[in-house]
Amino acid sequence: MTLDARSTDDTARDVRVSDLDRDRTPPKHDARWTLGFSRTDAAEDLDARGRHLTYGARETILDEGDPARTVNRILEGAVMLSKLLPDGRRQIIELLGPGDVFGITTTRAYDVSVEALTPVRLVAYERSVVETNPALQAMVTNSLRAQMCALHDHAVLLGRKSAIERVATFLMRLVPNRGGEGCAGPGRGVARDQVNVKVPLTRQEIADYLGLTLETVSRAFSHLKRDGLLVYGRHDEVMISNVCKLCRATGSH
Amino acid sequence: MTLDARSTDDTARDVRVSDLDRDRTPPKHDARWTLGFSRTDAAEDLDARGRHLTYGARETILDEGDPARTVNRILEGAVMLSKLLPDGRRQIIELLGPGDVFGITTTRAYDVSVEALTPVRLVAYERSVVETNPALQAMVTNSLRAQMCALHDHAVLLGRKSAIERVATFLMRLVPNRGGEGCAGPGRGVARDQVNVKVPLTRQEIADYLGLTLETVSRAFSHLKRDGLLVYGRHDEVMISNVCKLCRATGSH
DNA sequence: GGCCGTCATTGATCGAGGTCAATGGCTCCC
DNA sequence: GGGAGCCATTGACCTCGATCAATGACGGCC
Repeated sequence: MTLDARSTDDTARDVRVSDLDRDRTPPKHDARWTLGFSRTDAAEDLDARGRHLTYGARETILDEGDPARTVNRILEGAVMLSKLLPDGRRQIIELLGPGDVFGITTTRAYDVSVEALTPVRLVAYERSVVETNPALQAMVTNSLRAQMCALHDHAVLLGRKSAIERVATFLMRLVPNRGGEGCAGPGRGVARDQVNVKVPLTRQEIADYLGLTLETVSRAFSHLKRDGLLVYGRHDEVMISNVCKLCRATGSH
Repeated sequence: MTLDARSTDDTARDVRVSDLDRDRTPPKHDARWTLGFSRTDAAEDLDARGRHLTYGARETILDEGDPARTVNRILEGAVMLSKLLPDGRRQIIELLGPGDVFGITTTRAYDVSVEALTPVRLVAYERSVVETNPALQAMVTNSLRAQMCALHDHAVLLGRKSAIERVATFLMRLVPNRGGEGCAGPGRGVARDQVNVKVPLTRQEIADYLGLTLETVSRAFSHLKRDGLLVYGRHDEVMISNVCKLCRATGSH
């Protein structure tokens, strides 16, 4: 699942660890998006127990410190979780897509802020509803599991990777079905191992996600371009001209 | 709950976010440690469903990449989760204490290695047992929730904090009941706001946890000592001479 | 079309933290 | 007691990424 949520299709299941590609429960939650498939009764039931909400891109969904009244599940779109230090330094903690759950804490207040990266549709469940519904709990736990693994990877990135490795890792996350365990490689008979990805974050946001400054991110992009791994036109769209080579630049493989 | 697991007592419950202080289910899982309290039937039942194991300090409990057969709950002691990059760079992801659960993944292999920091007692449940037992699942979810919040905080540390702030934050985590939300301050009538903490990690381990080098950690310790926030004798024991001041040096408050 | 605001790129310089290396202190063991 | 093996500390130097600053590219709007 890439950030722009283009995969409302149900194909391309695989075992990659890529953090945004983890809608174990495929995001078919609304008749408009089911493409003729019917949802299970369970899914219908779950949808009915929460409020459906929509947000525009860059809209704040919830704020760090607010009372944690609801648990939210993304149906469509992408959001970012972030935290601020008192002096204004920001860290973007995680990027979430369809199927992911956010708004979980141990305290009674949200521990992160959540902002829409793209237009977002979600279901908001009251905390009490989640606490009494086993199916919802299972869903929450699954998403938590996946987010946990993603955070483990991200800790390695933040603690131990160079600027270029960070940016390469970030870009690889935007490529569906590549870079994870069991990555199939370019595929048979593919002449050029290239792919276009949409980058739905500004340089500043990427920087805050990767623990860098926007200038360093920009320089890393330029560097990768100079080395022939990247080509790009519009600055929110990148063509990765050699996915395998980019993958090797992540430091993870 | 501090790392050395000294708090088998059941007092000192509070609302701090401190990551190692989260044994919501107090670690009274063995007659020797219950100090006369009787466990609930549920706890007895859960204990019976897993294998009890013990490990010595620095012993490897499980390895990144191994098939994820069991889910483990710490009864006593402290462990560290870590990941390695292929070239040997290591990131210590998280420190866990009594009540915490580890060995959860989305894939069929463990995504982190786990090593004992102190002598450890734990219960290992087969994955299938956890999947079919609601009480165990609830426990797992609770621990996941807490670990998630801890990882969010740690991402801020790794992405945005200076070396001194990182070390100060690390040290504050070792102080029970301080530094979290609702921190009571030094307490009434306390003459000197000081406390002794045991540091169960080597400088190299602290460095790998904080995304620094061991030299930088050492220099940060010296710096804090020079500034009068720290006094220490044996290098695995530190006296924090002004907890509030150290807390302010974390950058978080 | 021309102006303005936002975001990205690029260059010059600086500094925090990494790297390399020497020294010190503690513990264990013979 | 003395030596070996860790681990920690400290110093000298260097490098990567941050900071400061100028310029460029794009899009929206009058």
